[in-house]
Amino acid sequence: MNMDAIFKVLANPVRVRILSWLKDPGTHFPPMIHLPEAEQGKGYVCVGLIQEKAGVTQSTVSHYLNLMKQAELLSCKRIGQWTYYCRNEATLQKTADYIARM
Amino acid sequence: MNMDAIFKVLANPVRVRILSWLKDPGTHFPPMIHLPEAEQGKGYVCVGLIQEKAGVTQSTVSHYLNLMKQAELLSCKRIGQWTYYCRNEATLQKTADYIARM
DNA sequence: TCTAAATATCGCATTATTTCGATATGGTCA
DNA sequence: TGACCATATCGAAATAATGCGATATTTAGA
Repeated sequence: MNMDAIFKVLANPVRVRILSWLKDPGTHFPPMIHLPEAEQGKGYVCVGLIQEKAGVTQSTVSHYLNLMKQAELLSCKRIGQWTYYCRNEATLQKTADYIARM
Repeated sequence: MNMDAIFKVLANPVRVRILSWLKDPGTHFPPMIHLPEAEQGKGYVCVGLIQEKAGVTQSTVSHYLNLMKQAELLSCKRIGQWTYYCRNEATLQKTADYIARM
């Protein structure tokens, strides 16, 4: 758990919004029609839809998602041409605990 | 509650360490001998001692403490020539809750 | 009122982050 | 294979954060 990297991710409001959208993809994104049945309902969202909603360029959102993955705030899975990201709830919970105890 | 400002504070490891020292000043700082009896045990620590331990210049630590106060992560009280800072536990708790729910 | 101590503020150089456009990579399907 | 789509990576310019030294402010005490 690299708390330094985690807090650096959170220091950017667009990244925080992405995290919060991924908390409940159903209300923030259309259905992931290319995602196989077995992966539905796990909170995965593809990069393109996140980019659209975030209002930044494709390269920027890709960079953000990578930072969030390095910090283990997100996990990802590549399926076909798409990369799907979802929250890593364990890291978020540990981060909350860290702040409460810190 | 300006979460953006709070996360920006936390994005710096020296500031995070200051916050954690102030969680338990007794084990990290000598007694505050100039602090009146009525304020003892409330977790107040003066700027000079925080500076020494943080290993940055006086102007830098003053700047940091001000950022943390603006973000309501710290409160302060001026007594004589000294400014004493202590944690604002309410903000820290709300921040932890925010991350857990976000 | 002068001096000294503690802290705050200012100005600035350095370094890091942000964010883009361009390009590369990897996967799909005709 | 070749064209195309989604995503990743690269390189660079703009902006923001870091952190210092110098200086100002505030308070205490002689």
